[in-house]
Amino acid sequence: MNRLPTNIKIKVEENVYLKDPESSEKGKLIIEHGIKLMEELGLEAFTFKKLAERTGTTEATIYRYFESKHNLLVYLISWYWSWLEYRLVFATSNIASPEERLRVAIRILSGRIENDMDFAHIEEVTLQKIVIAESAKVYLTKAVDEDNKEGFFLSYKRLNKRIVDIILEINPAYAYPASLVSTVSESAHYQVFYAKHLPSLTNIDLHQENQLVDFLTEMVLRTIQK
Amino acid sequence: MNRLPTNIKIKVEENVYLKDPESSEKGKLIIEHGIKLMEELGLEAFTFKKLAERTGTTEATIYRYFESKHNLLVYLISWYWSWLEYRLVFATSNIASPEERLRVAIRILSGRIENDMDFAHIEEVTLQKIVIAESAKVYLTKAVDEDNKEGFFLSYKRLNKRIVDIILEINPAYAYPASLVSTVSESAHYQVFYAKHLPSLTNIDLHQENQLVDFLTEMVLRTIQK
DNA sequence: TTAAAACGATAGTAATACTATTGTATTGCA
DNA sequence: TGCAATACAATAGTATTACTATCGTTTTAA
Repeated sequence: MNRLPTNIKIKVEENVYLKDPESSEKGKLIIEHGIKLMEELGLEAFTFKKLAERTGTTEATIYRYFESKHNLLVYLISWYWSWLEYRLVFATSNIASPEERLRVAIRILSGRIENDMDFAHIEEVTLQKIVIAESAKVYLTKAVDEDNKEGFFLSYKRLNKRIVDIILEINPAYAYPASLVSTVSESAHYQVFYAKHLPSLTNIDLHQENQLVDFLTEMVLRTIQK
Repeated sequence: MNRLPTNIKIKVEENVYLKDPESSEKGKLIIEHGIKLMEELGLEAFTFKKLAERTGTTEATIYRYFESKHNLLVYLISWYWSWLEYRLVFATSNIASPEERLRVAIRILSGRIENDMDFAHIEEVTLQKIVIAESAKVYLTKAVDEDNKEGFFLSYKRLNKRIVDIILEINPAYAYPASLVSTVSESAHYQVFYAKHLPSLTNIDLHQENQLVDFLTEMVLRTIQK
């Protein structure tokens, strides 16, 4: 991965945090190690206490940034979606053909880190693993509706909408673009999870580079064809 | 729903429970109220203590049936998949056309309770809500691999395989049948969840009866077409 | 330089997810 | 009918979690 100027900042909804972790060194440490530790332990075993130890700080400090471990997860997942959106805009900006843009979008959704940039304290590859294993837990909660009102899912919705618009360019009559896009992005996650842990539920072999992208691309293009 | 003879018993993998809840009245009570309470509270707020109160028993007793709340969830989800498999076999037994059988399968996966039977102490409609909101949590765990070795996901795999076989009857050359089927069954859940809680991520309106089935059926048939 | 903000250190709480023990009730079966 | 096995209720206890609260010290920014 190439480094890109740190003057680009991925924004996350303000309601998600109490204090912007990007605004201080401690905050960045919390994000950096938060990602690593959450990936190691899984959301359930991950605690602020353990993260405090790891970052050489205390629970109290972390609670000054995030109201709860759930909100830290929301932050990380939102960051990821915003990052994908950024990359999508970047990667499709000069492409005229909507079909080609759709192909790029699916590659990005599938977690292919194409080319570009990364951000100093965020290990995108590790973050991707968190997204695969934990992102569903962000909304599969009794608090979804409140969280939604707070705008916790805006970045996911924005990304979804962008891809929906590409589909509608190709076939304005297609009735289920949003459902198709959300199906693809969710599928992109658990197909990888299945490939690792429950391989009989998938035909994807992670050692063969393009299968996931091919599967999803074919599915989408055939589905939306007139 | 019509009642069907109670002499049909949906079997769940033995490793999932310590003592078969179907083998006693207390056990059946635990399942019955377990479903209701878990749906009410959500998995996170659901505890064996609360369930014990509800069933007029104690935590200790519930722990004699299930090692953990996670395993109770696994039990319920497994029961559901077995139930779907049973209904699938039943509903497709006399249909010659594989395409027609596939259509039936997708309807069943989409949670359409078609016709038939129910089981005395199990409220299938409530169980379905649990499946929609909680089933992903069954495998999105650091313990997946162990749980998988114990056979916790066999019923899901069996159901998946049956539908994969139908697809291969229609198009033996299609490369990703298992991925497609798992995509459909997962999608069937969260499209419903989205429709209720995050409607901008879907085009499904739950008030319009056939949309989900139509969306999924069209996607599958187009994807596997030669 | 000085006040505000951030942080560290520590304490505390209610709840959770269990394990363990013991005495009583219920049941199967000889 | 009687007795042993099993099931269950009642109770106690533990380590951990997910916080909240307080207070003194350090860091930072005007």
